[in-house]
Amino acid sequence: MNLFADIRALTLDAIDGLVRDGALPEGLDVANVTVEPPRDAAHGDMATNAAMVLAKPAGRKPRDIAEALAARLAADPRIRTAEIAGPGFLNLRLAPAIWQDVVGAVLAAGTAFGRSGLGAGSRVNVEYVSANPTGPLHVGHTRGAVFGDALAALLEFSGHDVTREYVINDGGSQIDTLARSVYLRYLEAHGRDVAFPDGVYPGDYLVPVGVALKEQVGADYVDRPEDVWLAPIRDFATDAMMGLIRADLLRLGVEMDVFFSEKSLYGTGRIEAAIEALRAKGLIYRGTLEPPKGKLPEDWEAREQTLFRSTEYGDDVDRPIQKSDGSWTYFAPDIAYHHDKVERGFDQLINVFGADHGGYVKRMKAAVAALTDGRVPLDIKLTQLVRLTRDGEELKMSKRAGTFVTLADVIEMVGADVTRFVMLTRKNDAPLDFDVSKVLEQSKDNPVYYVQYAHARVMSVLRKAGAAGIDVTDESLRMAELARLDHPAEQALAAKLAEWPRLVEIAARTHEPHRIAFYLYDLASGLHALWNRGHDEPNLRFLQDDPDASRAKIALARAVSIVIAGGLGILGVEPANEMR
RNA sequence: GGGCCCAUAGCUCAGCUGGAUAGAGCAGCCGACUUCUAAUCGGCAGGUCGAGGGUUCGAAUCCUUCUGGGCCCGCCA
Repeated sequence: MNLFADIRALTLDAIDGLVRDGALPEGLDVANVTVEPPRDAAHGDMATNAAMVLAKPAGRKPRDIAEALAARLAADPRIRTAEIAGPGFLNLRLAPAIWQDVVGAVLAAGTAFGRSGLGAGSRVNVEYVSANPTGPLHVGHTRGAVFGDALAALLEFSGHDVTREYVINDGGSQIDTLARSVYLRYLEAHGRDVAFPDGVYPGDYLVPVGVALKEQVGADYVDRPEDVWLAPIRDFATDAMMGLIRADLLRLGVEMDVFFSEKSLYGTGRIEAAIEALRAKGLIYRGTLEPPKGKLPEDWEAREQTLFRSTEYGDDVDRPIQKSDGSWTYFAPDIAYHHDKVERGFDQLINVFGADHGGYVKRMKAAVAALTDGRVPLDIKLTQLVRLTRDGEELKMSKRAGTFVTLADVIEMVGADVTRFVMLTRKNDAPLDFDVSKVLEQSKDNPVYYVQYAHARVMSVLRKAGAAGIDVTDESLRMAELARLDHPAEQALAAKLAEWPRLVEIAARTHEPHRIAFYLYDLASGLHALWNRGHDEPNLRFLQDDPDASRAKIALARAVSIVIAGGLGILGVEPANEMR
C-alpha cells in the first residue's frame, strides 16, 4: 500500500471527471501532478499541485480548477477536508481511519511493508567494489561496498531482479607487479635477505602468501628466471588476494552473486567480438589523438592507435582501445565485459566507482550506448572520498608505503553495523568524514544509536507488556482497536509510517540509498517525541491500565519498530533489541 | 586548457528531480528524570541557499557566466 499513490490516483480520477463534465479540456498532461506531504504539517496531511500544473494548458485560473477539484475530492470518504491555499495548492486532510489502517497494514505486511512492484521484475546488474586483487580492502572500498550493497537491496525491495557483481581485474600489468612482490616474499620465506624496490607492493599482507607459496612449491622457483614462475605465481597470488577480499566483504556482510574474471575474456575471442560489434557500426578507426591541453606529459609524441569513436555518444575525445604495441588497453576488455553483461540479458546496468574513476564515466556510457543502441541504460554512481579520523585527527593512508587503514581495521574498531549506517548518512557524491571515536559515541550526535535506541525502546515496551500478560504478537496486535489511536500526535506518527513506501520508491528511482537512513532517523525522532510526551500526558503512554487502549498504542509502536527493522534491513544493519 | 562532482545556520549535513514562511543534528541559552531505560524530549536563538544574469504563476532545485574547493585528463587499471 502506498497511500500517496492512492490519493494521487484519486486526484487523477477527479481530473478525469472534470474532463467528462467539460470543465477541463481533454488530453491534459498530468505527469507533473504530484501528491506529497506538505512542508508544513499545519497545512494538512497531503497537498497536490494539480490546479497549478493544469491551469496554463487548460486556460483556466488555478483557483477555479482547485475549487472544482476540491468538491470532487471531498466526496470521497477518505478525504475529510480539501482546502485551497496559496497560489492554488489543494491541501487535503484525511479521515483518521486512514492512519489507523496504515498501522494495520504495517502489522500485516511486517518488514515487507513498503515493498513494491516498481521494478516489475526488470533485471538489474549492480557492479560494485571491484577492487584490484592486489591487497586487502581499505576504507575507500568500504564506502563503495556499503553503498552498492544497500542500493542492490533497495532495488530488490522495489521489485527488481538484482545481481550483485564484482569484476576481478586480473588481466592487467598490476598482477605482474603483485606476482613479483609475492616472489620476493617467497624468497624471504626461504631465508633470503630481500630488498623491496620501487614498483612492487611492500605490504606485510603478502608475507603469509610467500610462506604459503613456499609450502606449495618448495624451492622450485628459487633462483629461477621470471618466465618460469611469473604465470603460476600470478594465479596463486590472485587467488590469495581474492581470498583476503572475500573475507573482508564477509566482515562487512556483503555477499556477491557473481565474481567475474576479466582475464577470462582473454584468448576467447570475446574482446575481439565486442570490438567487432562496434566496428560494424563504424565506430572503430585508426587515428592519432590530439595532445592533451595544458601540461603536456614529458615523453609525449603523437602515435597512431586504434580508437573508439566515443564522441558519437557524448564523450569529449575518442578513446584508444589498443596500445601502440597492439595489446589491449584496459578499456577494451571492459567494453567486452559490459557487452557480456548486456548479453546476459540485463535491462539495466549500474556501476559503483570511486571518485577517481570519474574520468572514465563518459566513455563507458558511450560504449554501452553504442553496443545496445541506447536500449540498456548504464548508471554510474561515484562515491566520494572518505576522510578517516580519530578524535578529529586524520588517520593517514599511503598505499605506496603499504600502510593503509583497511576495511578490517575499521570493522575491528567500530563494527560492521556502525560502519554501514554511518557511511550511508551521506549522499554518495559528497565527501564523508568518518571519525572512529565519534561514531561510537552513544548519543543523538550519533544517528546509529539514535535509530537503534528507538527500536530498542519499542522492544522494551513489548517485553513489559508481555510480562503484564498482554498478547503482543503481531497477529494479536492487528486485531487491536486501532480506532483508539485518535490523538493527533499518534496520527502524526502513523502518517510518518505512511510515507515509507513512497520514500522507498523515490530512493530506488534515484538510486540514493542514503534517503533511507535519513528517513529512519526522522521516524526514530517521531517515536522518541511521542514517548517523551508520555511524561506529561499519561494517555499517550504506550502502556495503559485499559488493556484495549494499551494494545492499540502498542500496535503503533510495534509498527514503527517494524519499519525501522525493514529499513535497517535494506541498509544491512541489525536492529537492536536492547541497548547496552 | 578541458571534463565530472561539490558550495545551504558558527560546524556537519538533509531538502521529495520546480512548490507555500528553506529544515535536522552539533555547538550556545532556557526547561523536563517519584516514567514504558533522560543514550531521550520541549523551547529560544541562529540564513542575501557562493555571486551575477536568465527561464515562469513559482527557483536552493532548471539554463548561463563567474568565483572558490575536490577528482580526472594517450601506451595504469
